[in-house]
Amino acid sequence: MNYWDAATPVGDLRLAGDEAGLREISFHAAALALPSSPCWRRAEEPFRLVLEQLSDYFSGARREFDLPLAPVGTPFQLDVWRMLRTIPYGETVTYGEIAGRLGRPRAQRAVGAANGRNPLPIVIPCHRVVGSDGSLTGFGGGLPMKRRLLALECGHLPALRMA
Amino acid sequence: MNYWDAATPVGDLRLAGDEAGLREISFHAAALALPSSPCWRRAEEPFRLVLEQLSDYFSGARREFDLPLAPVGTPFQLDVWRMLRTIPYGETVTYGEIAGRLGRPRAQRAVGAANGRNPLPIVIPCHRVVGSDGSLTGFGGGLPMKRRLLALECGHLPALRMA
DNA sequence: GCTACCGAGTCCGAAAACGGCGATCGGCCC
DNA sequence: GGGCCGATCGCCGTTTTCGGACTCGGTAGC
Repeated sequence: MNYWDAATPVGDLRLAGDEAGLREISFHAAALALPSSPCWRRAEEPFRLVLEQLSDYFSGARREFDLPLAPVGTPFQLDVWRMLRTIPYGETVTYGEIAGRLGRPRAQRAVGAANGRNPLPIVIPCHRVVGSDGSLTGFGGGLPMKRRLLALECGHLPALRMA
Repeated sequence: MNYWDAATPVGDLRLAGDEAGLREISFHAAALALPSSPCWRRAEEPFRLVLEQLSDYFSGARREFDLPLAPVGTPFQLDVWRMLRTIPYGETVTYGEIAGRLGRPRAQRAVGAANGRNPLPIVIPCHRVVGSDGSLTGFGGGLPMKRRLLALECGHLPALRMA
């Protein structure tokens, strides 16, 4: 498994992945313990494409990611995450609606839980999901971050630039 | 049989042995009754090498012990203890795995029992054995001591110094 | 010898707890 | 009455917790 910490407009992100694709994006990389396991290798090269697309995304030039992804999760979680990727840039959907589209109209809460386990925030746009009343109910990187990402996508924010 | 009580970062240890080698290491030496038998002789000299290597171990400078050992036990126990000595510094293994390596895959509990009878804690690293879920289930010197030894070996603890 | 018990264990299934929800209901205040 | 807010309850997949059953040397009595 390779990993790389990158400075971005939304703080230090830790990227992790292998040949199969991107496996994890974590906020506040600096605060994370360095992977001690010998099978983790620090390397930038494998993430060139990711870094490039993230940079474009933050600058407002990119609206969709085109990357090999390899998140691990339960079948249900994978379903949810796949569904999340179909939410268009700049739009929001409710937890209940995602549940409905999955054919489990009453599984809103389960969708929320799966959202909370999303290993690839930003790329899998879990930030585009809101409560039935439009409220921002939660986000792994913190609610302010969720607001920021949504503002960026609505154009209510000047383009962000990566270092 | 010679013995000697020594102050160490993990409390007073009582060492015991003879020409054949080290036979016993006990925690909380101060709380132990003094050997009354006339054939026990208090002496520091025979343990010079042991004390030196223990000191180095606690300071983090030594990762393996090279000493004549002479623990007494049943054949099975000797097998287990011998196996324990092959666990590398800083790593942990489950009881079940030790059992497997001994060719008795289902004797995990017996391994636990043998572990509990280890007469040479620290030198025979029974503290590197944990439950199948990674839990610290027991240790002659107390669980906090087990945690401490593991922390020392993981470098999560500043080096300890002997008086 | 033989048996009966005791552990620094482990797997497995059931039950309960836990969320990034959503709809409803009862107060409370204009 | 109308509108807002907190409390309550049903829902659902996941995770954690808890017991029971199974296992295997060592040890203490007989």
